Amino acid sequence: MPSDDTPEPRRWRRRKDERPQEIVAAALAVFAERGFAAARLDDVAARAGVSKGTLYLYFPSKEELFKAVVRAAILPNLERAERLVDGAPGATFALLDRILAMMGEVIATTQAAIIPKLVIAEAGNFPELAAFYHQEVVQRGLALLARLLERGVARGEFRPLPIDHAARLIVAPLLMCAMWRSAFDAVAPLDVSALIATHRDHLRRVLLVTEDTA
Amino acid sequence: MPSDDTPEPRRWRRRKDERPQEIVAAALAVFAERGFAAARLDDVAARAGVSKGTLYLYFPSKEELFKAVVRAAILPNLERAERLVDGAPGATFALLDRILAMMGEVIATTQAAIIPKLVIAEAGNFPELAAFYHQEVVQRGLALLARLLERGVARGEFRPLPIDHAARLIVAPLLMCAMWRSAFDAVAPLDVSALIATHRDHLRRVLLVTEDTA
DNA sequence: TGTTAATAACTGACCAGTCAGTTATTAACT
DNA sequence: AGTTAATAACTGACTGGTCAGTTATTAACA
Repeated sequence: MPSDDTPEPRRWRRRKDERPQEIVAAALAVFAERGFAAARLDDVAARAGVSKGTLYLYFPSKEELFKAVVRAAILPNLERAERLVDGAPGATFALLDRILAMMGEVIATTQAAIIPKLVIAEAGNFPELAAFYHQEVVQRGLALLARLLERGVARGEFRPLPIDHAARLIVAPLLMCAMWRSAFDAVAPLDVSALIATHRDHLRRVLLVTEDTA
Repeated sequence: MPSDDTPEPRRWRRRKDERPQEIVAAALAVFAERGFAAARLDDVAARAGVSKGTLYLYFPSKEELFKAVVRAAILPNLERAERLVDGAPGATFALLDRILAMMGEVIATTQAAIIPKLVIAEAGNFPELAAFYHQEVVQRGLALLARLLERGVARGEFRPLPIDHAARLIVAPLLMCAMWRSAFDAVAPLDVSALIATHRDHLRRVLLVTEDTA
């Protein structure tokens, strides 16, 4: 064996602050295809181009890494929806429509769609995570929809409604689409945006005071 | 210690054909609280009052046991719903109403509610199981609802509808309730039957040709 | 030279699945 | 009835592999 050549110069990472994002992205991918329990940190590390030990420089445990993944994948979308609703000009239903379309898009095209599945699947083993997700995502999302519905009712656009139930019933098909994509897309792909469009039509009938077409 | 009572001299099982059900019931309970991957067969065995080796006399693997659990928990309910629809006398919406109530009851009160969660969570690791569930439960359930909706449309009770989408939108809230119960019931219990009742009211608005109250 | 970032080899716990052996139940034959 | 032989039901210690988390070591750089 030759001793003089430089065997693998092994470039170290310069911008240390990129590492966490890279790791989180890799973890999302691995969790997405294996679930939490079956995901190997060795695989996460390999996909991030890093050794397993390095993971522990940034995240104290697999569970904390999981929480970071959830945060990174969900919160930006939620905040986007909140900005949409808060700077709200026109008709309330049009606003709801945009939110549905946005969520449908996220569910249909991004890996973030598997997050609810992961959280729900692991809720039993990690109650703390379930509580975190419930507070930071579910509550917040439902509150957003409730605000929107109340706005519609207050402006006389929507019928009086059981706000809390209605909010949940608006979310349900989105959740179902997310689940479907994680579980059955391989065996029977689902046209998410078409289904959401029908959902929108149904919601118009349910919510609006006057029912005119288009 | 009185000597006359039966001091539990370890009665062997006479009726060998009861064992599978006992094991399946125990497995359902353990899977329900740990998920598939984290469930220990030792725990399943202990809960069934049996040793781990015995499990393998009845089921060749953990995965097959899982499938048996799914079958046992889901199929009876599905068949019940099918009988309901097939011997169908009166108004179609009343029929739908009964099915919703039945499913709500099952979701609110039985352990079967965690089955969809388990299947969805493990779909990535056991594609064969996902395919099995899709075919034997999802397809069959959606077909049932589609039949019901077509009946309503044919009899002039329901508006013309995108049948397939409508069927899925009917199921979505039920699925959400099942998921919620598995994941968040400890932190924020959900009144399933009240939510389903609101869902029913919404469906009336969406489905019926004439919208009269009550 | 000392500090930081990263690694790779290692450890220890965990658990599905196995199998050699044990105990109950039944049959067969006095 | 009582004894024995055969079988069915069941057990639990063990194995082999897997993986989260740890640590001793090395490279880079100021």
